[in-house]
Amino acid sequence: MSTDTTRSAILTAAERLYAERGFGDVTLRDIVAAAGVNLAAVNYHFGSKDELIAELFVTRSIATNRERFNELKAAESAGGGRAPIEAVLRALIGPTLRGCLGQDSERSDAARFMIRAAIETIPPIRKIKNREIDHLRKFAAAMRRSLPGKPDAEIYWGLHFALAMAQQTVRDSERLLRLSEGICDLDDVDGVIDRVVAVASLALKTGTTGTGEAAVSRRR
Amino acid sequence: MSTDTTRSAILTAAERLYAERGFGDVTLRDIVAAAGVNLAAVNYHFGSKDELIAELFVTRSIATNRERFNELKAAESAGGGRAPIEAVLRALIGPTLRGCLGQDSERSDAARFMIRAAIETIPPIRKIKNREIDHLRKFAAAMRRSLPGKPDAEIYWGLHFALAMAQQTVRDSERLLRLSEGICDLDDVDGVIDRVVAVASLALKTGTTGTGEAAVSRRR
DNA sequence: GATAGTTTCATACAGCTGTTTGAATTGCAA
DNA sequence: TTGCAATTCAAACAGCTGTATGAAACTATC
Repeated sequence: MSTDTTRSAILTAAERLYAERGFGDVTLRDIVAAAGVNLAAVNYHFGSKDELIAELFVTRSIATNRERFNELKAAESAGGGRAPIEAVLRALIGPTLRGCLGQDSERSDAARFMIRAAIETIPPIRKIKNREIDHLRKFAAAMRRSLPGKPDAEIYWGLHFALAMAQQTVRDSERLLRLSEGICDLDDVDGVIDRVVAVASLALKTGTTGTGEAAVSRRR
Repeated sequence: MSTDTTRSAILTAAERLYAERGFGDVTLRDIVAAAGVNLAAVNYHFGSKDELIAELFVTRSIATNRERFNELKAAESAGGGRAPIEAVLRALIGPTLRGCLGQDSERSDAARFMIRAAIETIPPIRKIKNREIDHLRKFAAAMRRSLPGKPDAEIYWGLHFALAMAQQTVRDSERLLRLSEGICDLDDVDGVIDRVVAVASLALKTGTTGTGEAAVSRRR
């Protein structure tokens, strides 16, 4: 059916271009040129540019969340309902990092698109973003199971920092590469994931409530 | 002198609008309306929109770097040329976090503008960004002095993660607030700085070379 | 107070944006 | 084949964008 090839050609091209150049720099004419279809096809199949972006975002959002969630449940059921904190964090950041830093170009486009969407907040996406909060809450709950007794604030900060390190690694990998003159190996995806998980879990296991050396050094 | 008030009115309004809504959503007409000046004034005083953005970015970039550098040198000279790693990290992330999370609206606009500029890479800014690498290299050198014997890769990863946590905290403070339902206190700027410094320095002091529990748990 | 230089202003311009239109083409059932 | 719906297409649309223009208003010097 030719409908579907046009539709999916638009989706694929749009995702790739948005991933590469961001939302601001890509026009509908760029997309249809890359997809090899007529300009009017976008409005015919999606209604508007915003609805195209929204469909892209919703689809990928659901896929990423499912991937994360499957990893989490696998880890938890392997441990009898409670996974080590490292496994929970790995389920949270693994899918995105594997997608962005890995070699598979389709996965890479998808992951980079999501990173863009997470940063450059544009109207069609802003509305959908609320769901992500609920999704992250499930991970906070899993982390609470991994670290019983840990104050909630610590859990949230740990989750926040883990996502921060993973996202920044994807977004600004070029700066890290140039700064380190290639010493930091970003092609070793599992190594990068290990690093982020290690730092985040270390922070979560240790108390970081501002009574540590950092706060002390601040107070002279 | 009326020249300067128009010029600076444009700069102030532009910085605020860019900080609030990002580069994609703000037009010259928005800026001149907010500044209360004529449309043609932008091209008269700055030559073009891109040059306005570039001036904004260069000015703030120099100011931020100087602020960071002064803090670093103060800490190092207090310790006889070698500062504790916590102080180095604090000098790196303190200025931005204080600017963004603090109450001073002018500083806040400046800091948020810089965060936007760091993310939404647009042509006029991309060219200037190379200087930042050199600036960060100075901090890497200071970190090396703080932690003699630490492998360079660890230094760069630590620097990268510290910036990641600070920037994400600014960029997505709303998500963290909603996720934690207000439990995480972002108004306590020094507390936030302490947290980031604590996690980053903890990671740097401990070995995170992928031989830790995270990597082990991955390998089952 | 006339003059020269600077700054402001309303207005126009060309280019690009997302969207619409109506005709042409295609695919498929009767 | 005929008829009908779905899809594609070239062309045009109105709106907004950054920029340019030339006249008007201002400022300061003589």
